[in-house]
Amino acid sequence: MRLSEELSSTKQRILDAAEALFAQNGFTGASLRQVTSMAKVNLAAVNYHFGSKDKLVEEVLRRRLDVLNKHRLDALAALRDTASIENVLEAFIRPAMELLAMDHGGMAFRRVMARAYAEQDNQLRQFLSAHYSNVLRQFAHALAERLPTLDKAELYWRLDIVIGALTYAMADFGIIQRRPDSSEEQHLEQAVQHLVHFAAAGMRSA
Amino acid sequence: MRLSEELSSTKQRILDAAEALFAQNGFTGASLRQVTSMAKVNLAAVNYHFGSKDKLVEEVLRRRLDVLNKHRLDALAALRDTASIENVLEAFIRPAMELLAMDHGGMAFRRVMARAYAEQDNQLRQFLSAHYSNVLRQFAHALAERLPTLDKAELYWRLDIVIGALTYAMADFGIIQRRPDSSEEQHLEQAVQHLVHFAAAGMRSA
DNA sequence: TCTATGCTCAAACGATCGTTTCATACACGA
DNA sequence: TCGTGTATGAAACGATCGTTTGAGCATAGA
Repeated sequence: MRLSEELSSTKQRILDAAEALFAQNGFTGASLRQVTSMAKVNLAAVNYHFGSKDKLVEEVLRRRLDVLNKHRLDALAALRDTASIENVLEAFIRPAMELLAMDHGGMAFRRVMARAYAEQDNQLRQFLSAHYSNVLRQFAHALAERLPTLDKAELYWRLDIVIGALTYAMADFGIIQRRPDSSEEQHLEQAVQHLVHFAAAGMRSA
Repeated sequence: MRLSEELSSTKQRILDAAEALFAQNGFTGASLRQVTSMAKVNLAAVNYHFGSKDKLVEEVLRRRLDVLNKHRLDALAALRDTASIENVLEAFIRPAMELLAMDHGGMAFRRVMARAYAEQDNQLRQFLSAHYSNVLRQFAHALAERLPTLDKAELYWRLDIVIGALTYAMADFGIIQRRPDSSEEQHLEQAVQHLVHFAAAGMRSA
């Protein structure tokens, strides 16, 4: 790769198009011909730059998840010792929802995440797990510090439930439709607040 | 169809095989040749009995969802007026988890549900919505009766969060792995109790 | 200027897809 | 027993899939 074009527009355009089409049609449903057509690049460019379709899927995921995990850990690190459970949960939830609101691609990434979770494929699951376990452990620790009487196994059960609700919300599965008189940003902000509030109540529950 | 064979073993075998393969490889990932091969029927049998692959997908979903929705409404109808929020939530959650434990196909249906949610396809979403909205409305009503001070919009937000956590749990996405020393039934029972407990706390939250 | 390298291109590869066709076998009412 | 409609069979349809090939172009370093 030429240094002067490290952010090769071909690779970027492929990733953007792949993200949009994977979101719309799924990983198997979206063909490389659709992707390269939308990206206005040659069909062979995918295999040249990424090696295979599977590798392209991983790159689409990695590009967003790396940003998301960094924002989460930054938000967690910025908290004081006196921070509440709500603060910790918000550090976990808000970056995820804001990622979606960042740009048009972020919104498409919603469904890509959902697709990824639905994939039974072990290779993909392992890839996701590898990019996730570290973050999970740190948040579990932060929550455990603030819930000293809560059993560890019980804490992980509850954290799992929170992740479930967040994943569902990120994937835009919900029954709640955004009201036409409110913006997408306002809708996401509402979702964050409801999720944090609900999750904190469940976490604290005796 | 011959009356004496209303439960045609061919149709049943196709549905069972399709459920297993859709769970494993997704709707687009599983081919009709795989399905008919596993079902030990001719390739043309799918289009003959179901019309198309899309119709087969709908039938796979409908077969389980009809049972699930009936169990949910029966459980809700069996509750007394004095039933608690936990009772209502359990009437919603337990049938879903028990459906999974019923037989081997139920476990496969977990992932099929997850796939269905991940599908952006509008036709499929509308099909799911049509088979779901009625049940949702009744449970929302039962919860509203027991939370008279809670705003209606707020209630739907929270119910949506509960559905998210349940969907995630049903799809077996969770980070919590069943311990080798406990049975699958025990694991599901634990999941039900944690979900009900957590959801009730979130629902009641001020 | 020459050469090596990074990149793009059109074209084709074999494989597999969902669907259709048509012949055949079977069961049942007339 | 005959004729009719249901069901299954093998085979092929055109389309599309992910991937590979090899030629051609542009650019950077020698």
